[in-house]
Amino acid sequence: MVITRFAPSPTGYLHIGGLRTALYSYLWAKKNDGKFLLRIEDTDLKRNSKEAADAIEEAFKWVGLKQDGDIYYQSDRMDIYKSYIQKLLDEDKAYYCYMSKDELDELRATQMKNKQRPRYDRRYRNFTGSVPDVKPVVRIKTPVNEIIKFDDGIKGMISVNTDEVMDDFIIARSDGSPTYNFVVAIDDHEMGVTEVIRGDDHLSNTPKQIIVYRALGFDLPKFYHVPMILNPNGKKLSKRDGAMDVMEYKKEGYLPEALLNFLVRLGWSHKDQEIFSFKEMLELFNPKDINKSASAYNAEKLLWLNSNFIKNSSYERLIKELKFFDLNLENIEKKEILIDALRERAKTLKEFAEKSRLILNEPQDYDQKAVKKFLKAEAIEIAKEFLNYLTVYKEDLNNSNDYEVCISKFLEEKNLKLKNIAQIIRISIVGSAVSPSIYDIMAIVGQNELIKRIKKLIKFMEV
RNA sequence: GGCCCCUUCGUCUAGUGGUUAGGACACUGGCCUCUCACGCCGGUAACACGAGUUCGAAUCUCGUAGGGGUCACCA
Repeated sequence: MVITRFAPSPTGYLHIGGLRTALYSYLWAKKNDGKFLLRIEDTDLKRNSKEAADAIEEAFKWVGLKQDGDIYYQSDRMDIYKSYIQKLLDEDKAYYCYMSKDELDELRATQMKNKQRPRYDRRYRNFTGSVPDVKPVVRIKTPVNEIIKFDDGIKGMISVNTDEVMDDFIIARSDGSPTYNFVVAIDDHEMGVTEVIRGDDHLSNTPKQIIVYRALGFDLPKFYHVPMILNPNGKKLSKRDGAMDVMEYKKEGYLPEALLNFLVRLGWSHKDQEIFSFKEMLELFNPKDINKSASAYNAEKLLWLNSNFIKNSSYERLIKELKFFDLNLENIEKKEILIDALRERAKTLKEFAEKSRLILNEPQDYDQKAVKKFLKAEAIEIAKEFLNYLTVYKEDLNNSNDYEVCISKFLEEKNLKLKNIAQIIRISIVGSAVSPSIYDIMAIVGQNELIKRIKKLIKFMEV
């Protein structure tokens, strides 16, 4: 069985890079009828791990991801780590090191001064006694001058020499708490993780973890190190680059499926396909198709994807999502016309809501440029004539087509062209020269409201 | 600095020895048109560089350059 995991450290929110690796892990597990686990890595900064977990769960819920089983907290698992540390100690695969932090710093400083790579000199590796009044750390005995090789599912064969990349690294601090590279290996094994999909910033940690696996006789999982996401300038993504928190995308009016589609395609592809439903991702995703190189975040493409998903969303879905933006369309009589008109025009739900309000609410003022350009001297007469025409109009005025008929009859009677009146009507309804089709917006506001707004515009023009 | 990784249009990518190097976003010309969008048709634009191997290289090898990651009693 394929078991994957997402193992964030508790930072308070789920960022988009994390969501991408979580998504990859989730897809791969689910595609193989396996399990996707969630583990909070709080061995050291245990302070707000609960909050962080809540934030992750909230984001997961929004995008439709869910871990199998309970969330694991490393802070709850200290006994497990301690027993393994003891085991290594008993088997002479690890040892107590009494070197103090100060001594270590000093050693490092002189090594750096001599242009040497800073590393622990293994002075306690074979020491069997004890030093009074010193709380020792526990270090693992890493093999001397050995090549560690592993086949990364994305990067290919990686091999490093133990002497060049590590020393006898610390697996337990002087207060007894275990360190990251140790617990990761223990947890992944204990949790039965078979495929580790994570950011490639962990690539250089992998040999250390392999040392732990080997010392304990564990089987190695398959590793996939996915390249990171860069900002639009090709630099490391940072808070300054805008939305990092997944939930910000909700606030900005993105549909979760658009975000997921965007993220899954960042570094991964399936031929020329751009749009993926969740089901298709599940069918087509394979971590072996992930690119080796980092990819830059492209906000325009996300927007394009979002508008695409909005365009293809049902009335019900849109009505539901729009409530988050304080727009309740449920009792709007012509909501279908409104949605159809705006679906193709709004790139985000936020924009959708704003544009809706522009139509639904009577304009408080009129766009100056539009007024200057389209409301010429004769506009007031045309508006008045149309107002009269509308007031005594006998036919039904229900849908967009009815208004189109009405307008064309009016134009014919007065010997006018559409462009003579279109912008006047538009400005009267939304207050600017930009909106969906006038027939649609007339139908949406309805005859009475239309009359009211035209009157208001006439009044405005008269002063 | 040591070690490791990476390099196809501006961006996301397809491509696995023989292609006019394909698609998408963005940009742009046009059509549609009551404005703005949508949509449709078209255009600009890339194999980092240099050596090899080969009849033939974006694809294989080696260098160079550039970018990134990592070197903690952080994760």
